[in-house]
Amino acid sequence: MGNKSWGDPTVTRGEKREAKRRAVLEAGARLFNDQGYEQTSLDDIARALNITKRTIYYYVQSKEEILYGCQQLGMEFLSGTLERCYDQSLPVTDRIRLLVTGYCAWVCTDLGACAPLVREVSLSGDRRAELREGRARLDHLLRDMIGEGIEAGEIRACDPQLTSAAVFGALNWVPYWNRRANPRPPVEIAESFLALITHGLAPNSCEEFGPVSDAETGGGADGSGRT
Amino acid sequence: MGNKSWGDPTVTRGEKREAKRRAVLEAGARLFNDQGYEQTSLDDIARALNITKRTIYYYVQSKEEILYGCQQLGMEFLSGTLERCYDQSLPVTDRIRLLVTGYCAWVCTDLGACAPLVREVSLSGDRRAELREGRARLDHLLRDMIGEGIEAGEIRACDPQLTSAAVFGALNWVPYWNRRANPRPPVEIAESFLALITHGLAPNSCEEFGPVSDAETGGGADGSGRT
DNA sequence: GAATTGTGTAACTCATGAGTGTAATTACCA
DNA sequence: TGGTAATTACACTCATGAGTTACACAATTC
Repeated sequence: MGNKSWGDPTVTRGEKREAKRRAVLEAGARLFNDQGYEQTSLDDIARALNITKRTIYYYVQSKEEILYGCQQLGMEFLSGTLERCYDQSLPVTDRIRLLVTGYCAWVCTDLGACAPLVREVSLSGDRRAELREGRARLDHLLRDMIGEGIEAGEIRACDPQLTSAAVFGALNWVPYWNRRANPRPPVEIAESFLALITHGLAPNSCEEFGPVSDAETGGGADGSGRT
Repeated sequence: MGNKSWGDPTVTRGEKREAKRRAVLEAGARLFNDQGYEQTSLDDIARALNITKRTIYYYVQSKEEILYGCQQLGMEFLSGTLERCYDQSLPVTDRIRLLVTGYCAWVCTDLGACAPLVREVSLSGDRRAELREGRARLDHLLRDMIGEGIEAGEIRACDPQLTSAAVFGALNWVPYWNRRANPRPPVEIAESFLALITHGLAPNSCEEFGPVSDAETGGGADGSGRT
């Protein structure tokens, strides 16, 4: 814990305590993400912080509370960034953009990556339910935006549930491949995903996949010179 | 294990043994997916099969071997279904379609869902590397197809790596939400994802997100009353 | 029907890791 | 300087679950 502000007398006890608790959560998150929750012992976390296991119990009551704290803190932070998504005065397209960008940035965070990386089954009872609820809220936010966009004619008719699942799937999977030495910057990822979401793979704005008209029907309309 | 063919004398010992070993793997996969790998004890698996833990050790050498066997068997099966994706005579668009559909169906399988659902960190050493390699091969298959499509002008210029990551992310996330009482059929999911991949969210083929400011298109093409 | 082999069980060992009790020590604040 | 909060050392309990030892039963084979 190399935080210089701990010697600062202008910082109250409670604040310091909170900061240290948070340090525990963050160290936990990092290790959980890297090694898995069950594979991480409290001694591991203690070692990472240069303290003893016993001290950890000064800040949390159980290992599960560390994980729960991560999820909670993460969700809190996320809610903050996504507030503008609820602003009905913005066009859905912009709100979707905000959601994807914000969520992507979040999920590239230690605390945020916990959500997709640690299975909720590691949490028990009420906490699992609470977490699930938070995620469902998010999912419905996107679904609703998509539905709204469809009604407004701004979005192609599609199944909002499955579409939302696709988007969140792509985003939730990011920490599985982007936690490494030289990670792709979150904005880059978000932009790329957004391009896919908005344009699809179509080479220009007037065809779905390019010159190939219909794969299944085998219609002779396929004038592509492809092999 | 209620398999009637086990009393059949025309089935050799080795075959019976193989069938039972597979039953162990599949029961393991199901439980791993539902409860998590670390949360599943060998006694759980034994109970699910109405045998004892010791019997399991007649078919596998360790718990890890069960997980590894699942991944291996799954990968094997997947390779089979995806063979046509390597057929260079097919247009890339069709090959991508095959990949998405096949992978989606696979990931909705008990054995297949293990891949995204159980963190590879639960496997150790060589096995983890082997698994990782298999996944990388798949990833590169899609990346290459996308790159090929771009060169051929059938696909919009984009970052193949990030695009592939988005697609596999969406697919890998399916078992996280579709393992429940009434799951969405895999083909339905695949079709929906493919629509998103090919069209994006554009309401018609000529605009990226539809008329943001003005509703000049007024196109009645989308008459869905979906909410 | 005796020997062999495959299949199964009950009871055990043993390591690991979460969480605790306690007393001693150090940092902080009035 | 005394009191309180924070931290450590360390020894301990305890549950869990992986893997094993020793033994019983079935079918097959000679």
